[in-house]
Amino acid sequence: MSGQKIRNMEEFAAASGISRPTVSKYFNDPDSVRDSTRVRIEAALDQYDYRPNIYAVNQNRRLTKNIGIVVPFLSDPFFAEIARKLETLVIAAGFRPVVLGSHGGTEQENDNLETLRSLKPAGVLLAPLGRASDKSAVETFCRHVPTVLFDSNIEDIGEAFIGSDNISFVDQTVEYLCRTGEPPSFFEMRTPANPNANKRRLAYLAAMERAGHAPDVISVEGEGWGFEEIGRRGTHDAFDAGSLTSRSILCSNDRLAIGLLAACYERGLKVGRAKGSDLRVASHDDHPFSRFTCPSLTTAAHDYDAVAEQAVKTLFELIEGGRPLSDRKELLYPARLVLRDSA
Amino acid sequence: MSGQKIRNMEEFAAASGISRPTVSKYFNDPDSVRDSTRVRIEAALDQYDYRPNIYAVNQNRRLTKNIGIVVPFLSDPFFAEIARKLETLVIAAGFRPVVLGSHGGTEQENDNLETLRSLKPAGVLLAPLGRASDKSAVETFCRHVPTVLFDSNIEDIGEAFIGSDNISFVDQTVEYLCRTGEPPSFFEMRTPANPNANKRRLAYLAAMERAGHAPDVISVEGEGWGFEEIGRRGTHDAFDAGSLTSRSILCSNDRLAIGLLAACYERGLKVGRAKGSDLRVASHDDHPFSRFTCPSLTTAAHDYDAVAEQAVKTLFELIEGGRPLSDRKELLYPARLVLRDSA
DNA sequence: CAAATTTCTTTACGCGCGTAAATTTTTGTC
DNA sequence: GACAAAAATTTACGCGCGTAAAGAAATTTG
Repeated sequence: MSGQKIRNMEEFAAASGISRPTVSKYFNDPDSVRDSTRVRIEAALDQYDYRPNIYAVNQNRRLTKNIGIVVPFLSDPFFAEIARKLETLVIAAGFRPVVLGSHGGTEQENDNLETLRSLKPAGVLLAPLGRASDKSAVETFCRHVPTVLFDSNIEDIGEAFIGSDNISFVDQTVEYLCRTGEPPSFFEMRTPANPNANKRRLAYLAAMERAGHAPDVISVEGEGWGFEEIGRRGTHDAFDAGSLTSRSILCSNDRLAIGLLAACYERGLKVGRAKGSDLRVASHDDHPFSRFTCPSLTTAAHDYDAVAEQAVKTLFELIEGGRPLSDRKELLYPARLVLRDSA
Repeated sequence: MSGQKIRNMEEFAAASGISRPTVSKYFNDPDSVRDSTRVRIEAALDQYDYRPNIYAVNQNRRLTKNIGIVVPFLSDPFFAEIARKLETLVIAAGFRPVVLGSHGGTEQENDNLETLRSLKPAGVLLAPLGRASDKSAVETFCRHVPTVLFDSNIEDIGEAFIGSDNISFVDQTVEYLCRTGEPPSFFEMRTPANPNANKRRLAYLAAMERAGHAPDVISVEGEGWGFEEIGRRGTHDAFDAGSLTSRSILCSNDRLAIGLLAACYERGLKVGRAKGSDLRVASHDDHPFSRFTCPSLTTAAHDYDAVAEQAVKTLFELIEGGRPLSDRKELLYPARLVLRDSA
């Protein structure tokens, strides 16, 4: 970390006693040069603290080592967490993650895709907004950049989809609730932002039918990504309208459940599986905060790690293969039931 | 959006009938060319959908239009939110935000700073980790890049600090709690990650002395950024040890309070300002989730907008001024008390 | 130890754009 | 309509690096 300042690869090459093209080769793949050469370069490296200019490196390359990671909402700890996992995996693979959040807005999602295109990424991991996505914009993007979708699927767009198996989520929660008490009503947004919500409702209906119970879907109004408030407001409205009579409620996702729990608390209702409770509440996602709700939330957890690892792995296969996968892959991981106090 | 593909500015200039240097000038500042010229360029622009190559644009420039935004923990909705606000303001100013989260790790924070340096940003908005920050690394960085610190101060580092006035936070909550009931005990982490926590404890001690009450600080163990769990665990431990006897608790921050509320719930304690409650709980930050705790959390809110706006404004003054501000500015914004149900 | 192979060096060009200098064209003023 | 000022054009070079080609040097093989 000492010595005079190195301004470019030319000077660094001179300082290390290696030719510039060889140094360039080293930076593109350290293993591509002879051991003795690598040692000399690395010795010079921590003597002079030089790093290739990132812009010069990329401008004359068709593809960079950038990997885009786009999530619909970075303020949602759920997505922040999975973005972090992806980031870590991408770095480990020697690439450079660029994390972008769409803030729940179609325009921002499109902006993010445009930004990424100008970054010439080698590939992109995209969790689309879902219903609010500009399908044609996303499709156009995917035609130009190898893209793996995750979390939320858009049919036939992207080279692959890696996500969680909503049926597995709902089957487990419904089975558990039915086995241990009253069959659940299903609590959801009428116009969910995300296609997973629809799959979960259908899975609920199917599971209830299989079990021989009458389904009961409570759909609450609300737009946008403020799920907690939508759940809270919707719960009050449903109680007021008399449409929420069940003593067993399965929420479409944890954030709605957090709002529902808040509303129940406000109404003085006791939630839990313990005797003397007014109702049981379960949900899906295992949101980072669901451990800290009152009561703690029984939910079905994503296999975060598997989804992240598989998404990254699939993307790199795509990139290295050069060509798109022959057929669009869709990989779904099952849920893991997490029993806590709410049900 | 039609027409043949444009490969570079040369071709685009030809297509629009303007010379390349003038087009270049346009992209650097649309107002720097004659109106009639701008119109022609913009006409061509949406006919051919051309964007200058971002790498070529930046490599031969001492400074880019990039603005780095670094927060200690992107999975914390609090930071995600403020990052979003900053992002929006930076875009509005015609710059290009690059948001990076440090995931609570010193190494990651240093990595982020290194990444930013290679991006040659015009300036950086940095919320440092605090105690865990590598001060000398941050200082070195700040010597090379115009940097405005926010949220968490490090003495004499960066060209300015914009934050919230911890004294105002604590004074308001303490005053409120004293006025409406028992004087509060103060609940905090023994080794907080963030310097604000120390300031809040001192402010609590001062406020209690002024009011003529005996202070009572409950410091719980725990390292890292899992504040909710630290708060929950610490609450149980404190109750078990008999060190938590107060009926009025002021938490250092909302995330600790969320954990404390969870623990109280688990112990069957009723929290709130209503008659019949076992204890009151208030806190600081107005975390996005504090609206949805059970009961909803009385807290002191940051003036998010003012902090974000001032931080961005200060940074741009710095950038445009060319030279560092004569004296390091420290600007603090007062809190706003948010009364909810917990106290 | 000579031949075959791998690795490195030298040389040279190009990427897409910023930018400076000199020149020409356009615009505004009287 | 002549003239000055403003703006656009032409020309030319450079940024820092990737990369190809050809030859020299080092390494491995038999």
